[in-house]
Amino acid sequence: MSETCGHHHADGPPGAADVALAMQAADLRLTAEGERMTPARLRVFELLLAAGEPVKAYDLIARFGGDGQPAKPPTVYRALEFLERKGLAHRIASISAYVACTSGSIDHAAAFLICDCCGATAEVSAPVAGDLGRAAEAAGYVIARTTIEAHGRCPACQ
Amino acid sequence: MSETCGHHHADGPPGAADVALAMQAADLRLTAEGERMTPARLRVFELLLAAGEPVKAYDLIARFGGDGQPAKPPTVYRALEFLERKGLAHRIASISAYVACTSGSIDHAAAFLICDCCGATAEVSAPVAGDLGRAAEAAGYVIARTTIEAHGRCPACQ
DNA sequence: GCAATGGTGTTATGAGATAACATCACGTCT
DNA sequence: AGACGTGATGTTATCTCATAACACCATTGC
Repeated sequence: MSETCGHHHADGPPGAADVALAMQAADLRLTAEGERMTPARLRVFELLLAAGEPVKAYDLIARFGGDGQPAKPPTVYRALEFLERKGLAHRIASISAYVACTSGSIDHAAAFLICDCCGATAEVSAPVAGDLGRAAEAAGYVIARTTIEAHGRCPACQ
Repeated sequence: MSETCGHHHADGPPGAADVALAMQAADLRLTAEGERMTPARLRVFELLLAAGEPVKAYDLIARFGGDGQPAKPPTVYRALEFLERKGLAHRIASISAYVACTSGSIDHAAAFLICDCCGATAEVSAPVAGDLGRAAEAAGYVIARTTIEAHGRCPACQ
């Protein structure tokens, strides 16, 4: 996903310390909630965090076993489903990829700014309530979950 | 896609006259623009209009030949790409389906309200400019195209 | 005529995701 | 401890979605 262009990009993947910290925090939080942060789930979360950008499911599958041994698809898809359910990751439908959630808040609707040039993404707090909420209300829809994905160019790629 | 629930739904697919009218209008407009509204493109557009709801690509492929003869995938995908480029159809990424555009305006960012119960969708004018535009600006992104898909329950399914 | 461009037909394959079933780990009830 | 229910995993196979690559055809402009 990364570096399809030749530009310079400042924000690389986070360091190992950051990843370990986020993993530990998630582990503690979910365990406290009575959830089971199993090795497979933790591993997938780790891969997402380490990437620091959206990752394809089959890339996660390929990287899953550190030694080059891939996982079976259901292993990773199940972990992704769990992480998404718990607000630790998001699926970005328009590019069929997954990304670790960088917003601290649970129960938030996420919006993404996605660079079509280098694949960098920024997660922004969902600006849903405003216009879309009003449109939904006018149409009589009750909204449970919203996907907002804006494609364009990041600062470095313009 | 339709009728996964037992509810009553008022708005069925449009009548044949509506479909024919929309097809003719699109044909005239695109021809005037120097585009070629070929039989395959017109046929896919017709199928989308007649469905009146999002349709999976392989459903279009199956229905393409009226007699039950399916099309080859590229035939339909090419037509969809063209229709989308011309603003006559949209891809709904979160459910991997396609729908005829019901908004008259070209060059609009579309937003969808999608019923997870019966598959009905409403297209609403994109409320992008507000919060999301501001967030993008703050992050330094230049946005070219936005996907907004809100999932929930339509009035009939609540 | 004849090249250039864009559309179509066809074959094959790549990429994304899940169904179905067996097994295992853990908590809890008695 | 033993029996049970629940949720997680392992494994196989398959399904759905989408595109690459190449040959051929139609239209336009020189």
